[in-house]
Amino acid sequence: LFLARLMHRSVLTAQEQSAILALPTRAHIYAPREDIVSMAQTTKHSCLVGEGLAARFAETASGNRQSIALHIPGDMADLHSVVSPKVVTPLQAFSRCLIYEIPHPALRRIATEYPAIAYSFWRDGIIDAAIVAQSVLNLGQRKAPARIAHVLCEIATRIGAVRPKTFSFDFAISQPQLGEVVGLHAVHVNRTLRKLKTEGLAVLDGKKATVLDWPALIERAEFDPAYLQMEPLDFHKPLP
Amino acid sequence: LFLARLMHRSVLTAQEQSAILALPTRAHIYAPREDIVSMAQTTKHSCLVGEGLAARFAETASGNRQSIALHIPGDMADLHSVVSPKVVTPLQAFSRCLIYEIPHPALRRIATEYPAIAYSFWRDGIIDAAIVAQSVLNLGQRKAPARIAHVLCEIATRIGAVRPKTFSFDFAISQPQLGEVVGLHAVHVNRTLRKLKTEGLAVLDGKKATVLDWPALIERAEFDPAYLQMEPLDFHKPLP
DNA sequence: CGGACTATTGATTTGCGTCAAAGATTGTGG
DNA sequence: CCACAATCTTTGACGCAAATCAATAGTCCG
Repeated sequence: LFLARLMHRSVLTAQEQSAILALPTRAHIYAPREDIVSMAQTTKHSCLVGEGLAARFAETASGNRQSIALHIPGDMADLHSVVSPKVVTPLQAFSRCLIYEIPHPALRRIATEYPAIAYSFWRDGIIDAAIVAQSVLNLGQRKAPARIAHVLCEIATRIGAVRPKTFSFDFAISQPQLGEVVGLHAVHVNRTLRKLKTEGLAVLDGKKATVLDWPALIERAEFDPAYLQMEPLDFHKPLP
Repeated sequence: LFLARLMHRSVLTAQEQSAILALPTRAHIYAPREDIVSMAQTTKHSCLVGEGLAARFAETASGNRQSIALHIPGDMADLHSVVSPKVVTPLQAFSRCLIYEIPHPALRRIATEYPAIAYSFWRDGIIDAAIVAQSVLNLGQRKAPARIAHVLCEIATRIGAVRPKTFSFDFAISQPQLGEVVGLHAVHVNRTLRKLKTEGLAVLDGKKATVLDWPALIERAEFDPAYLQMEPLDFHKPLP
């Protein structure tokens, strides 16, 4: 699973691939709303999402929560903890989650041994950061309907569920949780979802999302998938 | 300059330090509002900010701009381009900027040769990403006064200008530009700055910021510098 | 079956956007 | 070195998007 994600983003040789497949893992199940990684601790492993929906969080002193990043199956939610083990954004399960823990020493070992793996880890973090950067744009400049539409477009694209016009995909998120993602209150999320439905764009039922008109939805969201950087980069070729 | 920034975040040996100091650089001056790195191109070098204030940007299809990250002298504004050369967020000069360009092949060479340098580059990008993550929280959950106060606190801390109560630091930013940073319109930025001034917290004159009451300002901003991760990490020690 | 969380809807308030217009600054070219 | 253009700062009036308060069903889980 992790290998597939990495190879979406970087080119790896057979030897490097088997080094990754040989990584030790420990499976864990988390209930909805349960913390996977808590604040203020120092981690010794990274978390690969196997099933479910997880999110990285931040909160203000007054207790308002904000989701920083959503993580779908295949995401290495905190690969960054290898080089930044002090937790500054906790990780929580949105729905029931299957998590594979991979110890830092093993990750450090293969990154030191194979430079291309080190680069692929680095690149993975950079692309995740580019996704977070887009949500700065989303929160800073878009109004509620476009904001929610953009999240739907991004998840649909990352999951690989996109079809020409109509399709569904797993998106187990409640309206209050979606509010934490888009920086809106639950009540307003509800009204905005109604609007998207009556406009014939998309529907969300708490378990899955249904896109009714993909071209219209991406237009409403002003969605351009370039920032997801879907083409793998090859670190074996020397640069000019 | 770059070395100092890296060593704020990671521990490097004398040999690694001299490898970084030996990197070739090319200096360049950019005028305010000039693009340093433009959209849709593929870069062959990274940009170290020598003097001035630079910002990474994103914009919506309708042309609204949003600053993703502010870069102060000493920042390697796009070290990430080494592993992600396709530009998805252009870099622009806010004030007159002195930029040192460092070619990617040279950076790749020392990262491949010295694993600790590769880790320090990776960590640098992760910490920059943590700063962006905080601005997601800032935009999503805070109102105008706290939002602007938080930006002031962050820059003061990153520059290292903090004093017990009152102090000034270079912050050459106009009100419309600050609006792009905090996701507010210039008119509202103006009113909010007035409010911060009458509350005796801080003043901004377009060239520099003056903090009038640091403890009160960090309280207003709910600022906690933990996410800046000011303690260097040592990648030479093996993990247990 | 009970408790907690979620979805939905209405009424009201408020923060921020928007429009407009007058000075103040800054930079540039003649 | 001055004059003009462009940008920035500041202020007022008004409108809208979203927060907030409140209350009722509905739904899931144990």
